[in-house]
Amino acid sequence: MSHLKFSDGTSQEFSLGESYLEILKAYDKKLLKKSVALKVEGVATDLRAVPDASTESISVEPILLASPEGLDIYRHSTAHVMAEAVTSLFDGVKLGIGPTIDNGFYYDFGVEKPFTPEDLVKIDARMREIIKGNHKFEPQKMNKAEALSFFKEAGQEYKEEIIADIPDDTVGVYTQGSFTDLCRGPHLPSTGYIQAFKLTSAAGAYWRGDEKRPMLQRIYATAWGTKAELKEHLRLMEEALKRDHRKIGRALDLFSTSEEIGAGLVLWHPKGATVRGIIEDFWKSEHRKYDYDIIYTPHLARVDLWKTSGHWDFYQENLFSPMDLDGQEYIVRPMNCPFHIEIYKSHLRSYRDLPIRYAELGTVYRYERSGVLHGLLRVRGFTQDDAHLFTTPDQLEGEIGGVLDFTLYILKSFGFNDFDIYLSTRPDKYVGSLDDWARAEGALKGALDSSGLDYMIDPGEGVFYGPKIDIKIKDVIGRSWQCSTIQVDFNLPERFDVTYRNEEGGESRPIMIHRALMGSLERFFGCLVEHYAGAFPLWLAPVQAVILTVTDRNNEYAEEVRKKLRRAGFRIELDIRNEKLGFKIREAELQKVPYALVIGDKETESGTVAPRSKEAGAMDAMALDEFMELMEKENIPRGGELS
RNA sequence: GCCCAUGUAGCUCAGUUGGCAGAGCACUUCCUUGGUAAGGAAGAGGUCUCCGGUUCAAUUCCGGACAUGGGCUCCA
Repeated sequence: MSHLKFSDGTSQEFSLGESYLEILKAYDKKLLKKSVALKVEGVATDLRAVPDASTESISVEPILLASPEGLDIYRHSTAHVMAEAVTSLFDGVKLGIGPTIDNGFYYDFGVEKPFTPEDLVKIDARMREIIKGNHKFEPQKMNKAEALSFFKEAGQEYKEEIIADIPDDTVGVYTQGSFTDLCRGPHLPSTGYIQAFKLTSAAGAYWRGDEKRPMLQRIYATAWGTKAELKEHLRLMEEALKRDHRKIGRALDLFSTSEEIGAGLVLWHPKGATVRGIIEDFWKSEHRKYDYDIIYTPHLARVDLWKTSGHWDFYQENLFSPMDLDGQEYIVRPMNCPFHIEIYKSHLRSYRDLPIRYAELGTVYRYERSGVLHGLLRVRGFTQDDAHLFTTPDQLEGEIGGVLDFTLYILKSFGFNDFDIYLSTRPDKYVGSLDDWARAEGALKGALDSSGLDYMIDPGEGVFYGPKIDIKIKDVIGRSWQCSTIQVDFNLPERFDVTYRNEEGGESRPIMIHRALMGSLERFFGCLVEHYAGAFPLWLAPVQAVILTVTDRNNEYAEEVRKKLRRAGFRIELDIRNEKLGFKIREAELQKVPYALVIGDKETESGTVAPRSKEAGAMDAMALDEFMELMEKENIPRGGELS
């Protein structure tokens, strides 16, 4: 007799031909109910599979729906149901791929016509029928030749292509009802396991992500173990929608774009500009504290600069077209680096001068393809919080470490405390020697290792001139935003013949570090808006307090209060409109102003203010000085000093 | 750039099976002087994104452009 051994030490006997499903039913029905598949000797396996009865003891561990892996299997099975529904509703459907993604899954289909919203409704209904039918997912192995001819006969050319790329001799195939799909599995035992799903959208997607290949129609969907979880997920999606910086940007009058001006070019309205100004001031003062030199350089330069730098060759399609000036071609700049290099080169530099750190809020222009523009997150003109560090080889790793610390300090000041850090290594298309690449990657890795931070390696994702560290910030609702980047560059110093005089009196080549902490001010601002849902902390709020009068008898005193607060440097508005207090409060609340100061007869007589905090609601009346002290205390970045 | 959808008042959105267009909010004026999330009344406001075509007639149908949105691709 053979038996299954569970991780808690218990075991269950079974006889020849019994499937795991049947064995588990005898072992623990409740456990079976929560399981979607199981791990057999560490390998994810279908519950429908039959264990090898010639082995005496098999160690197994159920994969619970509640686990990430279990949910993944569950969603993947739902994708198969979707594929079946689509195949049964439309003629000549060619199946692409149907993977799971964060919070859901998609499936790509080659169909005659794109799906309409009505199609999605039909597909949804058919899926529910299939689930109701509780069809078994039957796993099966095919040898490759067999599989190839099977899918060829079915007219599934994309599947053929996938099979041809699989290195193994056999491939997995799953059948539910009359629908068969290529899949490594595992899957749910049957379609009836699926409790809650929703088709979310349809969009075109290139086969294998290659724009030269056919465009397939992708349906996005999500699936959850219970209806309650699905509902909660949809609620979160709506929450994210409410935080949309484009929506909030309009509602709070922060910025706009205009068709008259051109796509991807941002107009910063007074309130948005106020926040941006505060960010810039903070950025400048911190850079001075941490030994950067702040510089300014032109927005326009001769195109030769970009030919020398290599950007002309690598990014020509993303540069704005040259303009002819006095027989010379100029372009608006896509990068700031050559300018910083020219400043470096304006003197003969000694090793004693290094490291040199030049920082600039440098506005750049890049021609982004029309389909990629998105609010403030992807625009055609934006300001990088750029810096270039020129170091000796000995200083490189230490400087990278310093930049890393500085980056995290700045990000934390803005209320971001969760990060994902990636080290991106050499891409296929690159310049420079393999030796330099190895040194650069080594320096980045060394700095990361000694920082003690967790990071992941992103192979092949580096820039053409060097490897980089990317830091993605996580906002309050867990979304990731790519902002900071630190890049090592041996290439530009070479191309621009940048040198310094070394200790022996000879010439050496410095190494450059490019870095941006916030990335672009536009993107970072968009990200801040969504992070705070428009309710900026006091130090960033465009209006820190709004004074609300109860009747026009209070106007004079209110004006006095406003003046005092303004003179103390606070950003204050005064609302003396002929409206009721409730109306004014509602407005202050919707505008997300941190404090409303109510001033009625009582306050006017006693010379006080009655604050109302956006977070905590109405407070007791207090002397103006007391309120100013309270504001003063709260009016600081949240980061804390760097050592 | 590619696929799909959308474009009506400052904003959010109705509407017209082709016959000179509507609501709420905001705005202006008047009444109301009201103590912690919308007081009342009146008024003004639109070349229905733009350019062509079909038609007696186009905001509506057709074509194109532009913009926006969801994706794909891309992001130095």
